[in-house]
Amino acid sequence: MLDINLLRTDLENVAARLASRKFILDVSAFSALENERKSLQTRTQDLQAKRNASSKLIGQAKAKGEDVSVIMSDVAHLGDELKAAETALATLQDKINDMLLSMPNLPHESVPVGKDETENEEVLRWGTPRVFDFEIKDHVDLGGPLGLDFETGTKLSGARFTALRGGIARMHRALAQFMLNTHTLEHGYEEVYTPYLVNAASMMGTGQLPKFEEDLFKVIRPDAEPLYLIPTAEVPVTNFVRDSIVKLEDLPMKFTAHTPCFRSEAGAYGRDVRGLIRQHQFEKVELVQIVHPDESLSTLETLTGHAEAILQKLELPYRKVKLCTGDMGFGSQITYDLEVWLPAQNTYREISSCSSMGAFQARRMQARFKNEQGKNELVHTLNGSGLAVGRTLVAVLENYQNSDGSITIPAVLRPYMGGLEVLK
RNA sequence: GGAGAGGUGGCAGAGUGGUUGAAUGUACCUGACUCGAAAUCAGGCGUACUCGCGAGAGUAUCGGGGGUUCGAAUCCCCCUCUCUCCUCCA
Repeated sequence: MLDINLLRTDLENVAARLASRKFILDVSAFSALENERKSLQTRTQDLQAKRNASSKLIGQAKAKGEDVSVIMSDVAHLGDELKAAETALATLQDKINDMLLSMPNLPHESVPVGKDETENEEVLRWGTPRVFDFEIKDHVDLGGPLGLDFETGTKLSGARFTALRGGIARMHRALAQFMLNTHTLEHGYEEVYTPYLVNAASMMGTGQLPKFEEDLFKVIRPDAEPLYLIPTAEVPVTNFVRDSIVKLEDLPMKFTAHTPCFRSEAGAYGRDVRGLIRQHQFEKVELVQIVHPDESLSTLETLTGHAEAILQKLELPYRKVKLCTGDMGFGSQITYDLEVWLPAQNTYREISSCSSMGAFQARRMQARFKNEQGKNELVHTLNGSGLAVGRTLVAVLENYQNSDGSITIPAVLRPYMGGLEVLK
């Protein structure tokens, strides 16, 4: 969430910057609440001060064995007034807090202003899309004979669920292992294993709640607080540092995790209904870094590079896109999307999204570090997919297909598949 | 699942209703002493927020929430986490 002090001191400017990402901040409503809060808080604190002083006097008088009935009656009427003021103040502060929690992050000044994905900025293209001398198939047609089983997935769970069998299941696993090994062994990330069900506080910390509950799968329990299935490992991994103060020398913290991700995809009806592109459940290898505020911009470049390395090793053509203000995610300050070439769609499709969240999540999580002056300061958080495993599988199938419907296994993947060279 | 014990400042650890934001130790910072250091002595040392140009003043905070009271770290209720024992289990 945003720094409330920034809103207090520079409200108009904040509103203007939020407008660039299609969030309309009700400036007058916010100022009205703030003004009300100010006077109410002052009054409440005055009453509390009065009560504390009187209570102290009572204590002193009692110690000396004096009569306290006069002071007692003096302070008695204060009680109701104080209670009312405290309740009103708490309600008001909740209101302001709710408003704050539903505001997206401010885009960094380097982010291009734009309304939607058509105004994103292409940063680079890597690799050359392969030219096929036969009629190509998409991953659904290619995958079917190899064990990509949509019917069974649907039978077990419903639309947007998929089962994998045989060689393709193995390749799916190989991809995840390859990614994880690359990030831990070559890029210096610590591998973490996390719960896949998290509480509301964690979802609040990374920004999925309170605003996007409909995108989540929620597990209701009769005698306990509900839990939520993680939509990305970003949630549990980033929350490692929630409510904690880490040491300066422990920064940066670099975590990678391979987890399933669960998304209800509310509001995506009719989009990408065919194939593996948009599922309720998919696997992803995630990169998360907790860094010193001075390092977040440069870290975004290196972290994105770590995700790119996977595509490069797999020799999959891709492009890197800097999202414009109108297309960025809720908590992001700057986002690069990596889009892989899908020959059957004749286009680049998102396979990774790497973002710097600045202090946005850290403030929600109260994740801090002791800075050089020994003061507690909010950390900065970053995350990126490195990569979405299902979509990588799609890309491999389509880009490595042969005329007979078999798939040449990318060289870097073969050690993970017992040396196998072709999937058929 | 059952029984018990316990969560206090960076750490350790007092404190069971009244000048307690919290003894003491330790760590840390500043100063004195010293050529310098150690030791010693003196002072300081959490966080968030409010008001104020400022000096400063005030409020909240002893796992979290609620309650009793003029007053709660201390009493009551709920939750949560940790530890020990039993049970169960992969």
